[in-house]
Amino acid sequence: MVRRTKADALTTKNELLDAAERLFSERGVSNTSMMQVAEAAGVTRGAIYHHFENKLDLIYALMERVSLPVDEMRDELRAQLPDEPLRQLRERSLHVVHQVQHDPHMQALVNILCHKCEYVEDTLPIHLRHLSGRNECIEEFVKLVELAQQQGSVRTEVEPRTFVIGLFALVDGLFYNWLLDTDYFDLGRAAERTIDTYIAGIQ
Amino acid sequence: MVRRTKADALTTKNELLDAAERLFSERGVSNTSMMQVAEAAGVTRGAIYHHFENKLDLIYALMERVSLPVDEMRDELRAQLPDEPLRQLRERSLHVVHQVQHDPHMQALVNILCHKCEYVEDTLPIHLRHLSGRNECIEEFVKLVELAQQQGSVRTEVEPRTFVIGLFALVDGLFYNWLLDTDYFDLGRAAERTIDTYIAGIQ
DNA sequence: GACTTTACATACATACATGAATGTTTGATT
DNA sequence: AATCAAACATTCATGTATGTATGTAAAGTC
Repeated sequence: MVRRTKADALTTKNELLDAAERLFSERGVSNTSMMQVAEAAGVTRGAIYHHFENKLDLIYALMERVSLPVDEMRDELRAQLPDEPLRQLRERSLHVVHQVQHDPHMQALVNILCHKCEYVEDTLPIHLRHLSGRNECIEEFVKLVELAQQQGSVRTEVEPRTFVIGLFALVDGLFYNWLLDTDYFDLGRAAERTIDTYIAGIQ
Repeated sequence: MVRRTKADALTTKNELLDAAERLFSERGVSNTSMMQVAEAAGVTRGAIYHHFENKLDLIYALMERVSLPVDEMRDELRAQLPDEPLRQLRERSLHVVHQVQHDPHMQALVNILCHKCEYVEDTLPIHLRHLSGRNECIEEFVKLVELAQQQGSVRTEVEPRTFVIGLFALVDGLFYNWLLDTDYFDLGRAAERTIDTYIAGIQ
């Protein structure tokens, strides 16, 4: 194919990202070759290596694509409920759940990171990013729980950090199990009930 | 190498399993070749293909190896606490956690299934087994919660199935996150606190 | 002691996947 | 109008994985 305009190139890049997202999510990262991605996007491998350095860079770009809207929504909710820490915890958790359930890009990415990508040395940069994002959010949630403790709505013997780790585990575990078989239970409903149950346990 | 006795052959087979378990857990399944497994066990690829059909069969054998002791302990606890359903739930959950934390084989296997193995069509038999084991256990736990409800120790508006799905998600999520970085928190301690918190939420 | 089978080792055929190198066509620039 | 560089396509060299077929020497079996 011939040279296209800048806008066309961006389209090609996005089609490559879409194809990669779909194939990775359907057939696994290491089980999908660059050629299959190229074919699915209607181009050759040359196009991929023009836009991305290698497979890792491609995954990285997939993460970039969804992290932006997620960050926006986080900031919004953070500003919206500054003086109701437990409710902010609940709403922010449920909002991520809602996104995973209803936004195809988000769902595919979580699926890839969770079930379609081996956590090995090659993918270290990917997972370091995953971890640092998690830890950062955990620290923030810990402060919310501490605030709730000061307000008297959480028992003092509760360790905020341990509680938050459990909340993250609960949400991640719901994703993990739901993505294994999305028909087995309703994610949104289960998340609402179980998160409320968990939070009720410290009040 | 020359022909060995039957006992030697069994030793070879176990060394192959150990090598596979270690390499898969360290470097990922699809990133580890049969030759690397053979080398680590001090034999050639021929030895592997003599004992196992292919890589999948090898993983399957790894699962067999740990599932036996796990099943035994499950039966034991089930018989031990028949009339304290919530405590049985708690003890059985914590016991699996304890095993993952302290039994190297169990830990390696959960790590492999959780982070070192892509959930794709090729590995379907593996994951079907994973799922059926999970679902079976969930059904059993649901009955325990229903029993607890009849005993009056659980609020009637709680849906047993949803509650159990949350409990599983919590435990799986703890495994998932702990295995990402075993230094970030103490698994046993976190499991005890968070499971108790979650159970407290329905009482 | 002859025969069969086991437990591997060796060798080979096939199939991909990767990355780089190079070629080609046309937008964009001046 | 000429030139440059972007946006790909094409080709090739190389490495690596898999499965199978075949070889072989000792263990079992009688």
